[in-house]
Amino acid sequence: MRGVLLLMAENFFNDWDLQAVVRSCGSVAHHAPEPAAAAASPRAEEEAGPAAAQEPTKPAAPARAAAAAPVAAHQGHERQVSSVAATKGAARMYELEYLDLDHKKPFLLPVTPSPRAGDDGREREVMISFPAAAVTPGHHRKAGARTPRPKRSKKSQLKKVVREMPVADGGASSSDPWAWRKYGQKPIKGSPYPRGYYKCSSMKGCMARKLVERSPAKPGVLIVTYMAEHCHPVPTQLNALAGTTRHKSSTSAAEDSAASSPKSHEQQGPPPQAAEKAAGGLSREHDSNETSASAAMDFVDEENELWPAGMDLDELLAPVDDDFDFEHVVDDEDAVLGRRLSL
DNA sequence: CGTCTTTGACCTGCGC
DNA sequence: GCGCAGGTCAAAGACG
Repeated sequence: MRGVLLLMAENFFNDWDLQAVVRSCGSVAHHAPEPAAAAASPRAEEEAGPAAAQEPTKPAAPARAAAAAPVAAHQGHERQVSSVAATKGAARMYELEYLDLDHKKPFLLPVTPSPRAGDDGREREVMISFPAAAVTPGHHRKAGARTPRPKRSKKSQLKKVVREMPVADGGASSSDPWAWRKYGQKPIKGSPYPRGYYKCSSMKGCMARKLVERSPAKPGVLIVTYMAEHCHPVPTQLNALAGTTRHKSSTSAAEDSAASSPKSHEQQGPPPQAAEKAAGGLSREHDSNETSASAAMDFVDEENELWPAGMDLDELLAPVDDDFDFEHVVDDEDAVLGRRLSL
């Protein structure tokens, strides 16, 4: 992760013919915030396939890589993998999908499947790409208001990362370091299971979103679609989010408990609602399965493990600083990272 | 108090 | 142009 970020720093000012996207466990793909990103080729999301790369597990890494992903572009239209990430085995955690802006075709950089990636081998990710316009932060449409929504690029042009993972993973791949807030749920035609809509709640203004739904064909598999990119570093303190740990009473409590025991779901076939809940669990998963504090600590530990010795956070964030004000973040590093940031 | 989930209504894109 | 399906919003209520 951090290795990737480092790489980005190194190549940050290299040519942008290629748009690099970092993909990692439970994270979203990121596209360059530059206008050039808008040129991202319209490409329908691909069907999740067995050949798709498998899921990495370390949570923290993706975040930073994500933030810096765009910089991973390299010179020449050749594939290039971060040798930095390769160190410490971090390479397995990421996949870089470069978008050849000249040919308007993204291509994938396969990585060695992580041992932990989807123990059953079902967890994988497939597509990627984003229309800059569709993820422009700051735009808000008042619900119900007749105010025209900005012309967003066609849905078909929406680039996204589609991943399949076992329900046991809570649809967030327990490794998903981001905090998500559910903002909607809709029944999907043709599927007995509803689709949940989640937004990144780690920081206001972050347009990262994800859609979680259970595969109609494979009830034991959750289809998680990540859209847009995070505009901030990965949270390291999940418990910093107030109200994130909930223990519902009544019916939903049962569902939650069930969600906490995904395996039972997977094997017994949980009701759509429960499945959906499990899918959106994410950070809550951490809280419910272990104490928030311990979960957070785990994250920090992993971060430390991956963070290059002697590497300064400011240095790492510098590359993306142009596009995002990390002032809040770097003020107190770990103490601040992961907290809900207000712009 | 801040954040989350739920849920109904509204809006947009797309196919016919 | 119309209708359907999907995506988003925000109010209400719950939780820590």
